[in-house]
Amino acid sequence: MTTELTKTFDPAEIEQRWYAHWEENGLFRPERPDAEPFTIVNPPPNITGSLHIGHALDNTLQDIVIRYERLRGKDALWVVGTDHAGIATQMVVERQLEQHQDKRTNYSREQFVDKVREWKAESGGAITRQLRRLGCSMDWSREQFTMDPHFSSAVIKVFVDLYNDGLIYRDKRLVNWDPKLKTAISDLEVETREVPGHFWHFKYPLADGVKTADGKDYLVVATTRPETMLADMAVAVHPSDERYASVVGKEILQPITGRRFKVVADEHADPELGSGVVKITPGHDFNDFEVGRRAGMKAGEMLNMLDGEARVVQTADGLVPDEFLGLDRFDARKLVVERMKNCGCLIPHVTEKDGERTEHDAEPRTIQQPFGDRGGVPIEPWLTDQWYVDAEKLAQKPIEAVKSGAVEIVPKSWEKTFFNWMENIQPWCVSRQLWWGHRIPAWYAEDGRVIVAENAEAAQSLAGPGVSLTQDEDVLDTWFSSALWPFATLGWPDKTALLDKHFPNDLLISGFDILFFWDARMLMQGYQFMGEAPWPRLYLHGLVRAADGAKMSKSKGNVVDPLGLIDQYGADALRFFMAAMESQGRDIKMDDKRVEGYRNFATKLWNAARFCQSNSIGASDTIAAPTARLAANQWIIGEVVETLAELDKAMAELRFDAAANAIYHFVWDRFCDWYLELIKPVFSGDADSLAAVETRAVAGWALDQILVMLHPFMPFITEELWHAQGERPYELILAKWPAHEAQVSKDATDAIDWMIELTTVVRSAKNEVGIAPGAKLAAFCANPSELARRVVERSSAAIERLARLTPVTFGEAPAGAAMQVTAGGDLFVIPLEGVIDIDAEKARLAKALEASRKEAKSLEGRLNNANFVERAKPEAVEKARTDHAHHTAEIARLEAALARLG
RNA sequence: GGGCGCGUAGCUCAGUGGUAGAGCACACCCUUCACACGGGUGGGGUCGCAAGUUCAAUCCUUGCCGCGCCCA
Repeated sequence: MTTELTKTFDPAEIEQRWYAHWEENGLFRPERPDAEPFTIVNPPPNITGSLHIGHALDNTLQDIVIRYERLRGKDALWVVGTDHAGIATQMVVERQLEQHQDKRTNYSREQFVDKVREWKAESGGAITRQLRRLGCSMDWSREQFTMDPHFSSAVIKVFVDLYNDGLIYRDKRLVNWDPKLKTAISDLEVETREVPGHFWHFKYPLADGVKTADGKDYLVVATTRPETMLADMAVAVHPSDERYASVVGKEILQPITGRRFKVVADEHADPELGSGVVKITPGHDFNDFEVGRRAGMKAGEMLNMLDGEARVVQTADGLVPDEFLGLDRFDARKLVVERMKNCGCLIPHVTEKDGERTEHDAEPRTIQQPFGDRGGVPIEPWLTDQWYVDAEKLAQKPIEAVKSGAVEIVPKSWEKTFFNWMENIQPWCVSRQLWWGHRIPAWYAEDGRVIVAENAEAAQSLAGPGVSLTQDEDVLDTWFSSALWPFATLGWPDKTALLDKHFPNDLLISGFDILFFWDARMLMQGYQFMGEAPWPRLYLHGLVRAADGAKMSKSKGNVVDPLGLIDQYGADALRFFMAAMESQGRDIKMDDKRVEGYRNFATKLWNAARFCQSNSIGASDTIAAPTARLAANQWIIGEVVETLAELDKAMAELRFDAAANAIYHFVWDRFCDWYLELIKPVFSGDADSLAAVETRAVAGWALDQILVMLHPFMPFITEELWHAQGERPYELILAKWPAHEAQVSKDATDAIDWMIELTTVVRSAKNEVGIAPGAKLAAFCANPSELARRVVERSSAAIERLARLTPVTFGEAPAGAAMQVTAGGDLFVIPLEGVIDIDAEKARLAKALEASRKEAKSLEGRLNNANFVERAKPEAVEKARTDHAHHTAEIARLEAALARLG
């Protein structure tokens, strides 16, 4: 019993309906206790996030894979959840407070965290609803959150274990400090940007009457950050720089602070750059920090001149003049320059234009400036105590795994990037000065001892009775917790059956932009805590770009909203677009026209189904191909089998574009354009004939195969049509992926291929000669091949309908003007006395003749080349011979045809 | 500076050591009983440039030009 379909289909209506049906009935994860598992974990989106086009790509690809594996009978689990997103979420809630002239620090830490949780309950996780609109078949019944109690305890355990293994430690070093958010961030969260800046040159007087080799009583230093001179602790020259050899070890008297410090020799100073002398501020510059260390300074002795908001504070030696205290770093910069200028220590930058000399304070220069990726303000290297993960040790096993192939990165070209980063990895700063996140399980005793334990009670018992403990105020980097996603979401550290079955996962799909942030860290923690890789395969896709190729960004205003595209074209069309455009290793440029094209494709399929229904072609009752005698039916069965093989191959290789194209071309070019046309004549006769019965069975079966094969890509329309075609024992989402063997006679495929060729050449000839496409014409074939005779005799109705030739007579055509075409070597003469434009036909034949002559000549040249015949692959030579024979015969036929026209 | 990728039809992109394809766009034709979100037929490319390897290069190698990304 089929359900009649409306003339036009409404994606919005069916999407909403089917998604609810699938979810309410638990069809995203049916009970399959004995089935082979297949597991993907979804990159957890931020709870503050909303669905952007990149999510649409990422999740479409995952859904295609998970639906495919589910159809193949596996116990397919797609883990979904959200990330607490420390900084991002805290910023959102703080911004909300600001709107009411309120701020975080008006509350206690606990009150603020409650506010965040309130916010999450109300507006967090909008993205999870949006993922549903895309059709994503995740297991919502086990939705996870990185701040859930269970997940949090896993995070704490990881911290404690790493600490006890010496893989986490507390250290005073320079960190990337975000003065806006007032927290440390990891080096990955720093973006270096080129910005216009200045380059100042200053005189640093030598103390004690010392002079340089060339008699000067000062050294020249250049800097882009003059304010740091308030904390200068040395100047450096290159050890081999003879100009300054005599002053190494002597002292500088800093003009503003009056601080005395040494001239040191260090390779960091580049003799070629500027004067060859660099000022050293070890507490505020990464390079200088290293120079300071080499010069024997300890981190604790390095001077600090800034507070957490990058305002000037007094240094430990008390030498910063009062007028600087409390100034913002950029105001301090201006004042430093002014003071240096006043004391004659600024060396002006001189330009000459039209003979006129102009003095400037500084030389304009493009500088590389680090910015915080969240706060958006320049990062300040700042000396603080932070927690670090020994990433270098954790990176070893992942490196080996990728090298040995135990973990495969697709596309492979990313491996080099992966190695490059992993092999030069820096200690990972994991503490953040935030309130929202996993609080670091470390306690400090009054005597300075640090105690790391899973909770306060455990810490207390380690510290001993009566010791007063204070917990570390900081929280952990969000990525520290998301690195545990592949196993903590499955119950770890408890030994659950779920974990046992679904870890390791089977595949991870992510954008390449989080390869280091997340993917690499999952590998590290997977090896460290589970003893193996979290997944054997990592698929990295590119970015979705705007139509002009630019990166989408809110500030540029060129973001495309996937939900808008879904409203306009349907989720199926958007999904198909994503799949069809996803070729490995390339970014996707947004192209609305292409999405529209796939919407049209969905409509095409819809209408094909309507045609089937109108001819009583309904749901198939067999998974195996029905027995078929008719050539067209055998042919389409063969095409299904071929498409299936292509699709399976593409999916195995994660070639989403190839998979999408295989099914697209089958549906449109094979099934709709030829098969449905070929079978139409069958239904114009006796509806109960054997031919009609067989054809209904095969057509219904073929349509079912389409629905199954297309389902991972277009889940909504296929599910709708699946049910519209008749009663079903199960939903399409749980149908059986076909596994067919080809059992098709070559006679049948030859016959259809021949008929397609005949139809095409006749249409083409008519078009060129200017005959109405609908005109039915008689044709004569004097010497039909066996194939031609058979097809014409058996399928005259199809030939009449498609090629519009009727009657076809075996025998000589009557003399007179005629059009001539060949199909598979059979010549058809189509008399057109009085209708045809003889010159047009001659021109058409002459054009074809010229093409064949050109081809034949080129092939002849190759075949006459002894080197080619001897050295080329035999298949290549054979093909050249066949092609040559074909074109030679074609030339003869065309010459004869032209002769006939006179 | 180091690394990676890209350059193929007007546009967006596949592709292969044997002489190049798709979708869209374009032109012409078609109110054919599933579909005009359709059907049919066409036009259109020195495969970025140069050299090399090869019987044969769009494909392999090298250099160059242009574009993009990542790292320092």
